[in-house]
Amino acid sequence: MSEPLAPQYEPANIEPALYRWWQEQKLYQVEADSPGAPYVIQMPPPNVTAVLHAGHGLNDTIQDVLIRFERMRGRKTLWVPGTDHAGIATQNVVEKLIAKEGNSRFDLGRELFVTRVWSFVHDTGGLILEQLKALGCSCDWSRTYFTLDEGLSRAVREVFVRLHQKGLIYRGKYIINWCPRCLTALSNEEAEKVDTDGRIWYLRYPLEEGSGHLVVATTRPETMLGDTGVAVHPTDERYRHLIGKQLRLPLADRLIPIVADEAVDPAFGTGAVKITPAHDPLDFEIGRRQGLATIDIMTPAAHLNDEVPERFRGLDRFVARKQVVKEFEALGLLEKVEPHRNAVGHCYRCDTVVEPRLSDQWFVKMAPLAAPALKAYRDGQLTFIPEFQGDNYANWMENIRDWCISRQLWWGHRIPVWYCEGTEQPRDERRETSGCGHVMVSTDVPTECSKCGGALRQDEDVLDTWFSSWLTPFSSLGWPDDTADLRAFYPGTTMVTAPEILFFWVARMIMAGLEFMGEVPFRTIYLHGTVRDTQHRKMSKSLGNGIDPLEVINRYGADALRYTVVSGMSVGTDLILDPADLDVSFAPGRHFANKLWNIGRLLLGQFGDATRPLAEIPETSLTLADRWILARAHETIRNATQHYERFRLNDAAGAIYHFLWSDLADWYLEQIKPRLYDAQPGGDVARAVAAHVFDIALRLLHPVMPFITETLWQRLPGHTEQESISVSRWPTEANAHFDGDAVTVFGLVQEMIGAIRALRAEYGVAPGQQIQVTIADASPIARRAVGAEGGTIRRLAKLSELTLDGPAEANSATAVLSDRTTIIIPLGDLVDLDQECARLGSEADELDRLVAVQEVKLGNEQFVARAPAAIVEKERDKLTAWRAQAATLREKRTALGCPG
RNA sequence: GGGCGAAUAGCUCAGUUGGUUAGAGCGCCUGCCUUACACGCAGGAUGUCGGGGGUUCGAGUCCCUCUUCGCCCACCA
Repeated sequence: MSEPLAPQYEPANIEPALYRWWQEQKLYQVEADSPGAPYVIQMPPPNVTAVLHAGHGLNDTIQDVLIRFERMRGRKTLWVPGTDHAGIATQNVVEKLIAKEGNSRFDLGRELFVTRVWSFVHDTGGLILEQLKALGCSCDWSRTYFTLDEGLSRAVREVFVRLHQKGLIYRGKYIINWCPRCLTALSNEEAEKVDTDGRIWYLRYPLEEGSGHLVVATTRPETMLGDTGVAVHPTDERYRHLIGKQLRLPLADRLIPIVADEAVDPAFGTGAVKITPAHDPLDFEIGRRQGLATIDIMTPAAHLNDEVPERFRGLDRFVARKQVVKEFEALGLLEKVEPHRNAVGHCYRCDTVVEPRLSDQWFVKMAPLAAPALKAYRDGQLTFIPEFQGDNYANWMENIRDWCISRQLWWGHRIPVWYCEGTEQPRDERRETSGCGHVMVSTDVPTECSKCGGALRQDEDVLDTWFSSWLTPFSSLGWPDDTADLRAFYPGTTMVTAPEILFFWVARMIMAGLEFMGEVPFRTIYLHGTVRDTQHRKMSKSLGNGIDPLEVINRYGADALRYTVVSGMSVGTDLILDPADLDVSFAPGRHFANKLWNIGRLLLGQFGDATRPLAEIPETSLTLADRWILARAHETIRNATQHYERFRLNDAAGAIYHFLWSDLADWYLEQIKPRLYDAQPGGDVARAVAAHVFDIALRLLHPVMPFITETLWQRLPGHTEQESISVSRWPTEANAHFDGDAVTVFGLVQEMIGAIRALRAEYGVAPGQQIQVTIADASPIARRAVGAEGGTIRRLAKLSELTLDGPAEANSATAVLSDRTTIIIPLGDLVDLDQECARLGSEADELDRLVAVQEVKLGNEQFVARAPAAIVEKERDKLTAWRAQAATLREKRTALGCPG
């Protein structure tokens, strides 16, 4: 037998030990040939250097709830965990570390630096996976992957080579987003646009002929040093005569042409656009079309280079901006400055303003991959929750642009491309070589040029982190090998993630899945909200408004955290928590866990080993309350299961909460106490029923609160510490009989007790004082309620006597129930006649108001004719009941001799 | 500039295809240390369902419009 429950719920004493036991039992490891239909979730792999934050708390709780639910339903359930090498992020962390030692990565050199990152990852990486265990996540840890593992790296190379062979990977010189701090290219998704209040400067460019000037508008004056032309719209009458003429570019003192291009919007600025092909994507296009020169004026760190006049060289781009403006002003060439709001790209890892930069990069041609991914969605192979996110997805797919996948970093998958260096040439860091020009793309490391036998130099760049993550649904299962795991667990089932990475990751996984596996990687995409503070700001390190889930777990337990998260968040909404007041933020979970513990203490203290299974209890020995709680259990099984299936986790949690707290604790346990404590007859029945419904409720709740439910469940009669609720069977509606009659009759018992309690409170009857109650005009149901549960009514309403059809007394308070049954409480001196008259009067008035509304409704011929018959009948019944109640209250007033 | 979402009690949110007197948790008020639980028990108060118009027998729910927040996308220099 297990140890008895501690008097206080102390999660720290039960959670870690239980998790260890789950792991020892290997409960969450699953094999390819395990029984059941597969249910697979790929965990969004956290960055290897990450520590658990509130967002993970939300994301991983949801996944664990779904996983545990489906596991209990008998499916072959797999939750694959892993970590992401997170190229830029991890490299940044280590660069900062070595900066403290006074070194840069260039001081160390590539090889040493990468070794350093690996040792950092070995020492501190993967911590977050341990933290997920504290949260209770039931992943299959035997399958934990790292995106730089040999297996996943092989998949990366395989994909690169295949896409290259297909012509979907190409290399080219284009304007890309460049982070001058990280010194690498970024994809469009990695350059976050931030609306910024800036300025727009109007600059005068003198005409060569000296006959005045042309005014251009720009938000980035410093780039004018790289201008190679000015463009106007071909039909713009203001400038038509200038097309083909030359301008003298100030400061740089160069001649640049005026060209005509359709891409220019005559309505914006002055209608004349300075063209800097090396530093703006649109200018690049125009420059290329118009055959303009390209002058790159910036270093990788975004300082001006030797292409600009000497006094500007080495200046930071923003310093140069001020300098350029100053000089234009001094020359009288600054026409005006206006405030201007526009979207400025920022590096998603270090927040530096992105610089559009012309450089050689590798790209994936996306349109051919997007087409099937879009079709799959249109064909209904993908379900988005919430639904509207599907439009977002489709919209992105339709407007997809090519993906820049090369990164000028050292930490990541090296691009599997080799260039021929020739036979005699020494290694050269520059791309230009004297080799035969052959480029080899290969999954394996080639030893020499396959054309000329020359030496090879591998491409210096690594791949975008997401180039490995988009493959995880199959690379984590052994692809490109044809493994049993792959056959058993691909495609997966559900993807749970935040909307922010819909395009980074989810959309690309779908494309990769279709391209390499021929099937979408999952069917349902559940996009949850964001954790925010009470001012609705995203939680972030820099704002200092984060919540540390581990602190919450230490203080209140993982179950309290999980319940709070699940109950507080519904489909498509954010989760608001107050970092300044964890007590209040996590109150729902804290209170509920405590309540559960105490229900457990009460019941487990009563259950002996002799408690019989419900199946052995003859149906005829069940009381009304027994039948009622079983019916409520039945309804809760149905509702909770449906809610879980529809991802309405908060509704599932709410239904179980209500059953446990309101139905079981507040009513059923109170009802059975005499049977338990006083060893009255029927105690064995009460124990059997209580054990049965508590067992059901614990199972229903287990996905949300795994630890406390396990602890209590193992101690229920018939269970042992060797069994785990987490692999027990999910309750079905057949586990509890629904009895509508019991629901109706016991409902009236509750109404009677409620009415008496309310009157007691209203008249200030002392809490301990027993009173007499008489019931008049009892309906047949009321008679059965009193017959079956008279004792319960007396006890819970604290009555000395409960009389059916008793005589009415003058000094009494009255309540009329929904079935017109009348509760009369003789209160003697306690009753203030005026008060009672007023109370009865206002209640009758309220009923009159309802009756009046109802009469209008039913008097409307249109309503009676057009509304469904069932609705009309329901409304008629209501009218009858309210009329009767009002009449009874008025009769009572007359009897009391009330005025009016 | 496009696309989308949201506005319901002091706070955070439910309210499934239009049809009970619009609900829950937290907070608030009153009374209770009733031997599972004061992280509790019992009772109670609180909403012109953002404004305006419309469709309908009937609108928190559907349509239009306005206002206010929020998100995503976008090469107007």
